[in-house]
Amino acid sequence: MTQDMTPLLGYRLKLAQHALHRRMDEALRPLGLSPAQYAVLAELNVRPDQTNADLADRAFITPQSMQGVLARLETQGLVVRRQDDSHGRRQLARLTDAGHARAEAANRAVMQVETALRSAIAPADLGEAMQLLDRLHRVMTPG
Amino acid sequence: MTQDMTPLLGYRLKLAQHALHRRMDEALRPLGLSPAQYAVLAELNVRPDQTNADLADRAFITPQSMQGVLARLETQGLVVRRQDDSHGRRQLARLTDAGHARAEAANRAVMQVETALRSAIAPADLGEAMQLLDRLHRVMTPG
DNA sequence: GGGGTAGTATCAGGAGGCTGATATAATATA
DNA sequence: TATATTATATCAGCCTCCTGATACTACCCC
Repeated sequence: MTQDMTPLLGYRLKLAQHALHRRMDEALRPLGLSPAQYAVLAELNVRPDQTNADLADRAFITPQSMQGVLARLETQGLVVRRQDDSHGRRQLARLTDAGHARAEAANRAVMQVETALRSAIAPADLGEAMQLLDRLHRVMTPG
Repeated sequence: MTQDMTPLLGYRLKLAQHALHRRMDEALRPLGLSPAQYAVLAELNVRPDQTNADLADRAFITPQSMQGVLARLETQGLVVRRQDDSHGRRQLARLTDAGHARAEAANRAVMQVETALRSAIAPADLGEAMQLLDRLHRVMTPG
């Protein structure tokens, strides 16, 4: 006989993140962005001129996955990629003006979700909660 | 100008769950199961004879998504669906013998991941951590 | 200089999530 | 009874992620 999974810590972590993802989806849909697309826009907004491989590393996904995300953002005119002069194969991605504007709007929407999320935690406990999540992340990360 | 996202609570939650998902993937791959497939097997192991809609509700995904997962499990011979006699449209899913065995093996693999995850938390703080995740889940869930 | 190694981009195929739309069975209601 | 609503399954199409494979570039070292 097998137990119910509700007492599992991993199950709760999954549930909480799943609900957050849904909220992010809803917040970003009016802007025509997926959570993955938003992550790339926000990253390029802070650090322009990154390669596909750079972005994949920062987002913790494979270059192949990032390829698809970046290609769609390029099609939508939010991102441009140009050859790196000092490097034949590299292509540096950066935001267009439209991409910059979209990123700013998305950031505002996402901050509202963040605020809602934090409402579950007493301000004095916020640092502790972040440390807990960091520890969970670290203990699940190899190397 | 936009801030870096590292101070965001939501970002940390995403990272921790992402790392857990990778670990689950690795733990289940030798058994030929995805996390989604495992979830269905574990659920049917505890509560047999559920409809596609039942399973979708419990997994917090759409019936359309569950449809694909269930179809693949059926193809692999781990699950069977039969008509509900007292109901023309319903189909009740349950594990085959092979499915039951696979579910038990997967449970053992997943428990090892759960143990590793808990190693990030002092035993006395486990309850508190679970309550935190529950609160995060609740505050992100509409209704 | 030439050759191996590493980094980068990209194609192909599959899994799992979503929305939208459709078909049918069961149930509620006018 | 007849109609409307609800529940269920399923088809189609899209996005994001994965693995595996391929091709080309840059760099290091002999």
